[in-house]
Amino acid sequence: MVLQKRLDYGFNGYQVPHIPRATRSVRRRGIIKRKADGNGTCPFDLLATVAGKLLGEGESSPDSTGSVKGKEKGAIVKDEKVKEAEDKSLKEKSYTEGCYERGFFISELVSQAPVVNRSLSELPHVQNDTISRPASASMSSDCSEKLLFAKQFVNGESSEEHENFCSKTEREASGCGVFSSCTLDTENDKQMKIELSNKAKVLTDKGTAISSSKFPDVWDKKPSTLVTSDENVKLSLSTYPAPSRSFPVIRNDVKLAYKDDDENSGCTQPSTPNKASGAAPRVRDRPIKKLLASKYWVENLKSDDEGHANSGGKTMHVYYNRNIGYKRDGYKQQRSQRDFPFKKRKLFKCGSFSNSDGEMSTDGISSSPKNDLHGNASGSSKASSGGCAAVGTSVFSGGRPFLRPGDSHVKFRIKSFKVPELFVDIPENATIGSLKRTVMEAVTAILGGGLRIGVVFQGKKVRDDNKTLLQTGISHDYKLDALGFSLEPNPVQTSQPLGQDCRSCVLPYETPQPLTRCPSPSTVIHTGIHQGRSDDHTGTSLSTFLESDHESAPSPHYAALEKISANSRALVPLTAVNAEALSAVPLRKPKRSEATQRRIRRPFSVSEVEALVQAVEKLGTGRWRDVKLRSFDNAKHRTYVDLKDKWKTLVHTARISPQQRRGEPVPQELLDRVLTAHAYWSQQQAKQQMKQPSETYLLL
DNA sequence: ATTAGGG
DNA sequence: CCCTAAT
Repeated sequence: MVLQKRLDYGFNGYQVPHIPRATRSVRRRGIIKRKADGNGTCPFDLLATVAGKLLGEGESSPDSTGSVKGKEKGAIVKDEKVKEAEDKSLKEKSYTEGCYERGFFISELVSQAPVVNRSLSELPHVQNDTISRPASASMSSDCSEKLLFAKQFVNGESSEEHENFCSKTEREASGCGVFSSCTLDTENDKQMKIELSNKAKVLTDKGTAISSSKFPDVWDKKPSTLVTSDENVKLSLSTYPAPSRSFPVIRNDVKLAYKDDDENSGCTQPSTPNKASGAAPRVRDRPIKKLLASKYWVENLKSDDEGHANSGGKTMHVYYNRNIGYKRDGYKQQRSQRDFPFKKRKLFKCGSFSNSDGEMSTDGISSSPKNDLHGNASGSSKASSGGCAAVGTSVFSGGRPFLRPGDSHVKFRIKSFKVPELFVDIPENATIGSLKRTVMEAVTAILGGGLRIGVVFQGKKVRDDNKTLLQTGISHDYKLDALGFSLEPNPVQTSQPLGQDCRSCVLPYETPQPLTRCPSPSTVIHTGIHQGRSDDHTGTSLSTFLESDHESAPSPHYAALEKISANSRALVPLTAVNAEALSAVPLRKPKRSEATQRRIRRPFSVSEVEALVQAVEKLGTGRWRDVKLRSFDNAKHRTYVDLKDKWKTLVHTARISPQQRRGEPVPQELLDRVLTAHAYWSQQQAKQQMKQPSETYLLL
C-alpha cells in the first residue's frame, strides 16, 4: 500500500483570518512534540500500524535531536499536553476545514499502472481537485507506495461461501495488519503486509476487531467466532497496481468548532460533575484535568440526510493525540488503561465524537480516472475538496486483480488515505527539516489519535465487523465497484453517556453563525454529508447504532452523493468565536525541535546534594537564588530553578523507600537532613503566614 | 528575575 | 528538566 501523503500546508495560499496567536504556543509545541514521539499505540491496530509506520517510524531525522529526546519523556503522558495537542489538532482542523484538505492517500493500485509512485498531479480529478485547491500548497511527501493486497484464503467452506455470500459463519478478524515497514521518506520500496489472522473480517466502524484490548470499555467486543480454517487474509503491499474502479465516497461534513481551553469550555466543568454522578464510567465523562485545553469538534447538522431537522450540532471532542503520549510503552499503557480506564480515558472523554456514526466522512477517491459515471468523479471531487470533512477517506479499488480460480483471495490496494486536516503554521525561516517534523507530528497526532478505519463497499458502509469479506460481498470475483477505507473519528471517544455532557458543553460555542470557511466555490463540493448520523446515538448501544444507521443499507452511489450535497451546506457554519479560538492557537511549533534543545541531564552528585542541603539548612527553602549564590555560584549549569527542583526531588526521595530510589544513591544521612530541614522550614513558613495573614486572608 | 508548582 | 503563573 502506498501512502502518498499529501500535505497541504497552509501557509501560502490559505488565507485564514488572522488571529493573534496564543501566548502559550511554546508549551503547546512541547506537547505536540511529545505526541509525535509516541509511536505505536493506536486505537486500532491497523490504523495505528499504518500511522506508526508511516508517520512515526523512520521519521526520526537526524536533525531532530529534540524529537529524540522528547521520546525519553514520551513514556510519561501528560494529559494536559495531550489534550492540548489534540485540541490543537482540532483547531487546526477546523481552521483548515473547508478550506482545503490535506490528504494522505494510499493510492490504489492499478494492475496496469506502471507507475508506482504517482505524483499528485497524476491523480484523477478528484485528487487533483483537492490538490489544486486554491490556497493550498500541497506537498506530496514521497511516501513509499505500497500496494495492499488483501488475500483471502479459502477455507474449507469456500465453495459454499462462493455460492452464498452470506455464509452463516462469521469470522472475526483477529489479526491486525502489520506493516512491515513504511516510512515516509525512505524505503519507498518496502512493502507493507497486512495479515489478518484466520477469519478475517471486514473491520467496520466498530473497529472492535482491531485492537479492542486497547479500548476495552469502549466497545463491547463481541466474542469472536473463530473459525478454524487456516484462511488468512493477507494484505500486502505490492508494487503493481490493480485495476480498480473508483466509487463515490461520501463524506460527512463536520463542522468543528474549537474551543480553547483558556475559555473554560463548558465541557470541562460540566464533565466533572458528571463524573461524580457516576454516569457510565465512560471515557467521556471523565473530567479532564485541564479541560481548558479541550477542544471540541462541533458538528452542526442542519439536516441529516433525510432532511430531518437539524439535530443541532454534534460535538466531537477530539483528542487525537491522546494515544501518542502513551505509545512509548504500549504495554504499560494498556495495562494502565485497563486498570484505570478512566484515568487514561480522561483524555478522551471530551474527545469523544458524538456524531452518531462516528464515521464522519468518507471521501471517495477513485483511482481510475475513468469512472466518473456514477458520479464518482463528482463525489470524489467533492470529497476531496471538502476540506470541511472531518475525516479523511481513502479510496481504493478493489481490483479484481489477480484471482486465480480456486484461489479466494481478494487483493486490493489502498490507494490513499486522506488525513482529515493538517494545518501547519511554521515560520518562514524554519528549516525544511523542521517543517517535515512538524507535519509529521501533526499527522502522527491525527493518526495516532482517535481514528479508526471504516470500510465502505459498493457505496455503503460495512458496519459489521464480524462479517467476512465474502459475506460482505468482497470476494475475489466481486465486481469491485468499490471498496473503500475511511479514516473515521474514533468511536471510543464517543461513548454515549458522555456525549450529552460534552455536547451541552459545546453548545455555547456552536452558535449558528454562518462561517464562511470555505469561500471557494468549491465549497459545496467539498462539503460532505454527515452520513448515518441522522439519529442521535447518544445512549444507543453500539450494535444498535450500527443497525440503525441507514447508511448501512446499500444505496446507490449517487444517492449518497446527493445527500451529501444537501447536508453539506448546513454543516458549514462555524462560530466566530470558535474561529478565533482556533486562530489563536498556535498551530505548529517548530521551535523545540530546533532551537530550544532540552538541556542535558546532569544528575546531582552527592557532593552537590550535600552543598545544597547545607545551604538550605541555613537559608531555608524559598531562597533559591541565595542558595545558588551561596553554594552553586560556580556551577553555571545549576540554576536556582534547578536547585529548587532538586530539593523537591530530594524531599521526595527521602520520603520513599530506598528500594524505590533510583540513580546514584544519596546517603541516608543527607536525606535525613533534607527531611529535617524541609520540615523545619515548612514550619517556619507556616508561622510566617500565620503572622501576617494580610489582606488576602481577610477576604475569607 | 525569582519563586512556586505542576508536569 | 521543562513550562507557567505569579510575584
